[in-house]
Amino acid sequence: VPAAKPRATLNADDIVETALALIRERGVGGFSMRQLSDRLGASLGATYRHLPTKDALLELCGKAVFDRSWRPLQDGEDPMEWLQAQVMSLYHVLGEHRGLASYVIRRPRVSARDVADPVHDVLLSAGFTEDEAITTGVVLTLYLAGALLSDFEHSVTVETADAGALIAAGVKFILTRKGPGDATKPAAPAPKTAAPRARRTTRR
Amino acid sequence: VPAAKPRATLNADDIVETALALIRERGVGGFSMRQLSDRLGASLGATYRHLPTKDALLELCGKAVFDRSWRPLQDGEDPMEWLQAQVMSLYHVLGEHRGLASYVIRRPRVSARDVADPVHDVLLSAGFTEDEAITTGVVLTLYLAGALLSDFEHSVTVETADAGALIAAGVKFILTRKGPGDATKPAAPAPKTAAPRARRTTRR
DNA sequence: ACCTGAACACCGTTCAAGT
DNA sequence: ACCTGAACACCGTTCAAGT
Repeated sequence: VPAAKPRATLNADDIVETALALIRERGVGGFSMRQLSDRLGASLGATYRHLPTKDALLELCGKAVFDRSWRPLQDGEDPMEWLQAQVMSLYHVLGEHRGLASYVIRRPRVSARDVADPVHDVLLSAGFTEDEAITTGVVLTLYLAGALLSDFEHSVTVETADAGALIAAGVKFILTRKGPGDATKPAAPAPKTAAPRARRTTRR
Repeated sequence: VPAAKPRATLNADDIVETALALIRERGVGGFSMRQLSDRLGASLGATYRHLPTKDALLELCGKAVFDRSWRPLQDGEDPMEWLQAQVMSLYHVLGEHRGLASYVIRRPRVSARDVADPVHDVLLSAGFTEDEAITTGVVLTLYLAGALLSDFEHSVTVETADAGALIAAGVKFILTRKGPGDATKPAAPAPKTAAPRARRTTRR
């Protein structure tokens, strides 16, 4: 085991954390590398020694926020309730970091597969057919992306109402394709645990 | 009638049109006021005499693209088919102007009411309850926003498949809350023409 | 009346020069 | 080995000075 570095003056994790604080205050739109360096008490060049570009830094920030929000399905947990909770958690935590959503969505650091695969499995385990699960996944993903990227939370139209409640209602709408007493198609017997991950995770 | 100006050297409409051409080529991300002025054969200062800010120009561009896409419901036209066609038209035309969607969505120049009111009326005329129409409208709007703002069209995940077909399937999914032979709730008799606009258009 | 072109205050990024 | 601080090539925006 190599000896742990004693008191690193500046490291990527600290930079990400300080960047997230600034983003919480002013959003990504009002975030600059100079301002960040000032806050870190370092020069611009020193900051750049730890990160290749601003874009890469914002991806790291997005990844950190995502990891803080994402919680895997636990044994015995209701899959659909888990899914709803995940979506709402992402909505809230990314809403607190305005402008950061675009650095999470469709960025390689948070692979679409990391999210899409578990979601797909959960939908299958809830009795959706393969096609239904695909369409529902696309709709759910783009719906959440739209809520985050259009800054729905701060929309003039919604200001008076509770934006979070409206979003949650939409999620429920998307996930409830049929009434609870649906009998037109016998649902696959839903196991207590999620179905095994049948689909390949092609990209890390 | 005031005499028409003979050959105005530079006007806002021409600027918008040239800007749209540049956006089609490089997207909003690679669009600058200097580049635009070069293309117009004018100086930077001359361009700014016709427009207050770059942001205002991009809103005008968004409005122009929206107006080119949006077609009101015609008498005798199937409302749900009209709605699907409108969504897909917006998806395609805004997809050709990468990055412009954020200057249409939630910008005062294209009022949410201009879109949300007709959509709401159409859903009511198709037999949706008030609550169903509201939720469906929100989901549809944010779904489209997500598709446009996340640049779904150029997503790595979707590259191989037909993105447009996937989007269309999602729209259908959202608009088809129940199977065609639904009988759990007697739908309001759908008139051939759209319902009269019962809701106030508060903002122009 | 309209336009030019330089200037201002910012960016992200790089890199010789210092310690 | 690490950092500084100036520089480079861009931005959006403004405005005296020209015609």
